[in-house]
Amino acid sequence: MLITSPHLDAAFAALADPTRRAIVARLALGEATVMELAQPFDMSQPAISKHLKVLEIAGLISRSRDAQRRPCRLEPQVLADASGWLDHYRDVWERNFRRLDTLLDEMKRQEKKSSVPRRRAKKK
Amino acid sequence: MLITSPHLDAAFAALADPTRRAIVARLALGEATVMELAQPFDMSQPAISKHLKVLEIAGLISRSRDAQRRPCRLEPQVLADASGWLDHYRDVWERNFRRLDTLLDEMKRQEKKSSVPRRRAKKK
DNA sequence: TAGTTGTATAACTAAATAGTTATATAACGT
DNA sequence: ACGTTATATAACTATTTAGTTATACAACTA
Repeated sequence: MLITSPHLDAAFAALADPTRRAIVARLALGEATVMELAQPFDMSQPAISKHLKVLEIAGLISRSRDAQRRPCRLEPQVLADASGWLDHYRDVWERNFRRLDTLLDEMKRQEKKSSVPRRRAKKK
Repeated sequence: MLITSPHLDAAFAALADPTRRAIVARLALGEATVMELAQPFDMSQPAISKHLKVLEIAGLISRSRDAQRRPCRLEPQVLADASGWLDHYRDVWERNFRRLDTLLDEMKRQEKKSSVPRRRAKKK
């Protein structure tokens, strides 16, 4: 979890671009060729090829061969890794939040038990 | 889920840097000042301040004031949003995978029922 | 008030990124 | 073999990024 850094660098960087996230979203529905992936975008074909290379290097997609075509498929493992990293630290945060929260509760309860008598003592 | 793009651009870009992920990891344990966050890194203080600004703009952290200090705290919502995006498309992929998988199974079953008779017919 | 501590900003540089057009490669159909 | 289709690569440009040092600002302490 902690030392998967170089891997996650590429994954998060790849996902930071809206065009690439749209490609990932499209590929979640199934394989597609470069032409098919390029079609929705107002962008040159080489630009799409470059985005696909970024996704491939990040391990988010893989490509096979079908005649002249290079169908792309989503590789969900890296999505899972990125999600795992996020969830891990959300979880750590939540545990610490709860810990502090109960600590504050206990301090309040201590106050009720101890500060009232203290005031009484002062009054006396 | 689909149109939260500009938001996710900044979040994923912020998380693409290992220094910033380390800062997020540290803040999951609780608040910390800029000095405390900078200490583990072989990097100038202004560099850390810039990383913190990137994280703040992405909505991943927030900062308060304590005398000269600017304690940083993690804001887990954006982590949750990013994780949600990933999980959503993993889920879409998985559903489509299963759908294709059962489709293939059905096709195989059809083959058993229909192609064997066809072969018999040919032989005859 | 003067010095100190904690943090931010300015100005700069080197490297990386996202796009372009033009061209090359690869496999098909005729 | 020849033109066509699908994709990749090269060369270039503009923008962004991650770092630097020097400096400014803000709030404390003596």
